[in-house]
Amino acid sequence: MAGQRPVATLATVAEAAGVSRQTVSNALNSPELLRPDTLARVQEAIETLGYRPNRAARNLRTRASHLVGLRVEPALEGTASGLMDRFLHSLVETCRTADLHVLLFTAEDVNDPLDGYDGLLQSAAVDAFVVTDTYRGNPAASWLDQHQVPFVAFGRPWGEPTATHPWVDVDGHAGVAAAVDHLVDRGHRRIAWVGWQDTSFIGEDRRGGWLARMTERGLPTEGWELRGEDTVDYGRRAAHDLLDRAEAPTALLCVSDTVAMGALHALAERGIHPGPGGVGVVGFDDSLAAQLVTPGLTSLRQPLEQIGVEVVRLLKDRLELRTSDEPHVILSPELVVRGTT
Amino acid sequence: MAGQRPVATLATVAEAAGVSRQTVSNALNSPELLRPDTLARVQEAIETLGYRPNRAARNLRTRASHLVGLRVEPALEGTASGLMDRFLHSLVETCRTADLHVLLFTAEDVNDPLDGYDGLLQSAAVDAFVVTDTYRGNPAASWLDQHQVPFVAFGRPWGEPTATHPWVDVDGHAGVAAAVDHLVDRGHRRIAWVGWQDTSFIGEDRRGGWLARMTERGLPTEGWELRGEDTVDYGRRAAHDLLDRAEAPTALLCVSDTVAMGALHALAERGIHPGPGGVGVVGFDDSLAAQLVTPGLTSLRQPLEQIGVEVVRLLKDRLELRTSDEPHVILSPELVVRGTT
DNA sequence: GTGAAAGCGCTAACAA
DNA sequence: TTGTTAGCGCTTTCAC
Repeated sequence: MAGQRPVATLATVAEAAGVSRQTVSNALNSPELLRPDTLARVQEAIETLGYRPNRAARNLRTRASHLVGLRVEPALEGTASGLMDRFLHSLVETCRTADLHVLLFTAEDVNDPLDGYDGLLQSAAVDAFVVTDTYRGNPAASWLDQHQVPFVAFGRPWGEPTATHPWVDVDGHAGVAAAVDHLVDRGHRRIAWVGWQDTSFIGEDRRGGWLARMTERGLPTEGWELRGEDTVDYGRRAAHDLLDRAEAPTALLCVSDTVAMGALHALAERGIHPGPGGVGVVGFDDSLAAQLVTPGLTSLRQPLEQIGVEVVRLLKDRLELRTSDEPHVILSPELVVRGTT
Repeated sequence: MAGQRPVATLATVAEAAGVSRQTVSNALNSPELLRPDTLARVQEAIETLGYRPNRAARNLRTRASHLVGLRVEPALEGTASGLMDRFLHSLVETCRTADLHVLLFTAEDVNDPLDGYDGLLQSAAVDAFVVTDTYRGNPAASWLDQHQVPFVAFGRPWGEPTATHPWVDVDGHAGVAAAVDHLVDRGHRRIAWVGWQDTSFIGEDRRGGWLARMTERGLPTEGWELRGEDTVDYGRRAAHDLLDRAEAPTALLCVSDTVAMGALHALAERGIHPGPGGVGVVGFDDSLAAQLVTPGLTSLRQPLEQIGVEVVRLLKDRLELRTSDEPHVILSPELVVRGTT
C-alpha cells in the first residue's frame, strides 16, 4: 500500500537494484532478456519500493494510452432498459484483464452523434472506442469506420453492407423464436406480436423470429400483430386493442420489456390474470422491471456479460493488428421464465 | 473533423503560424501573454490544423492526468436500484465542463474494498477518485482519507467522526418526513414503516424521518414498524404481516423501492388495490421499477443529477487546493407522487 | 511579447 | 546480458 513515501521511478528502482534504468524497464517489458538472478534482484526492488510505471510517461513513449472511450448518453427514463449497468461492469472487468481501462465521455451537443470522438482521438487520450448506441442506428460507427479508428460496436451495422468494423450483437430472431416455442409448449396457439415500427432494424429482427417460427409451427400470424413505439403506454393500448377482439390472443409476445410492462398494465385494468390460466406475456431484455414486477415477467435476457467479453476480445485483436477475418459475434439471448407464462 | 492527416503537434502549429513552439503553448495556457494579432494567427493555425495538445505529454509534464477514478461494482440484480446510470451520466457530463474525465475500474478481488485504488495512484493514472459504494459502509473512503488522496464520496461517513474528506449525501430523514406529510394529507393515520435492519445507517436515517414526523403529527409509531433486508421477498412478507393484524395500517412507507415492490406483490396477492381507496405505498429511490409498475409507485427521487454536479464541484475545489471549510452537501430527495398514493 | 533550453519518466535502438 | 543515447510532446524557467 502506498503511503506518503515519494513515488518510485525507474531511476529509484535501478539504483536500489544496482542496475541501469533500462534493465529495470526490461525486467518489466521483456523479462526473458534478463539473467534470472538480475531479474530477481530487480523484481525485489520493485516490490519493496512499490514501483508502478508512470502511465503518462509510458503513454507518451509508446504512443498508446491503453484507454478505451465510451460515450454515455442520458439515461432513458420511463423505459425498462437500464441495461447499461450490467454491460458496463462486464466491459470494465474484461478490460482489466486485457490491461485496458474504460474512459467515459459525453457529448457537448447531445444531438450530434459524432461529438466527442474526434477530440479524444486528436489528443491521443484513447486508443479505441466502444460504441453501444446502436438502437437508434449509429452514425458514429460509420464515421469511425471510415476514418479507420479502432473500435468495436455492440450492435450490427444494420443496412450498411460496406461496414468493415468488428461488432458483437444479440440474435433477436433466435431469441423470439425460442419464446414462440416456449409459448406453444405451454399450449398457446394464438400468439400476438406487439412490436415496434418497421423502421427499427432490431424490431424487425425480433419480429422475424416470431413470424418464422409461428409459420413453421403452422400457426397464424396474419392480423396478429401491432406496431408502435417503445413506451409503456403503447404496450398498454396495444394489449387492450388485441384483447378487445372477438378472437383474442392467449399470449402477447412483446418486442421489449417496456412494451410488455404496458401489456401487464392492460391486463390488470381488465382484471385478467397474467400467466397460466390467463394471458401469457413475454418481454425482451430481462430488465430489472421484469424481475421485480408482480408475477415476474418472462423475458429474453441480453447476454451482456458475454457481450462485454467478446467486445474486448475483438478490441484487443484490432489494437494488436491481429486480423480476424470474420470479426463478428452473434450471441443468443436466454429465455428467463417467470410468472407471466 | 480529423482525417487521415497526420496529427498536429505544437511544432506543426508553430511552423504554420510562424512562431516558436512556446508561443503556441502560451496561446493555449496563457493567452493574455500574447499580442492580440499573434494570438489570432496562432489560433487560426490551431483551428485549421485541428490541433489538440497530446494528453500524455501534457500529463507527463504537469503531473496531472485530469482523470477521476470510479470503481464499479457488479450490478445488483433483483433490487430496484439501477441508479448508477443516472449518476454516472451526471458525473461524466459535469466532469466534461470541468476538463475532467471519468476512468472506470474494477477490483481484481471483489471482496477487497481497497483493491485497485493504490495501483492507479502509484502509476499516476488518475488524479482523484469518486467513491459511491457507501450503502454498505466504505473502507475505501477512510483509507483514501488517511492517505490524503483527493476524493469525494457520495454518501456520508456514517459513524466516522474523524473523517475529513468532502462528501455529498441525500437527506433520507427529510425525504421520508415529507412522505409522511403527504400520506397524512391524503388522510392516512396508520402509517407503518417497512425498514431495514438497524445496522444500516442509511436505513436509520430514513426511519428517523418517519419516527420524528409521525410523532410531531401525534400519530402512533409503537409497534408500527418492521425491519429486514433489501429484498422484494422481505417487503412482501412484511406487508402480509402488517395487513394480517387486527388493526392494519392504511399506508406502508418503505425504506426502498425494492421493499415497496414486495409490498405491492403482497397487496396483489390479497386482492387489495394499491393507492386511494386501498392501501397507500411509498418507496425510496424512484427507480425504473417505480416508474413502470402497474399503478405507478410513489417514491422519493434521488437527486442524482445534482449530486453529480456537487461531487465534481467539491472535487475541483480539492484538486485546486481550494479549501471549503465545510465541504459537505446534503440534498433532499423529491417526492414523486404516482398511483400508489 | 517572444524564443531558447531543459527535462518530466519512460522505452526503442544501438553499443558494449 | 547490460548500459548508453536519444527523444516522445509538452510546459516551465529564464534570457532576450
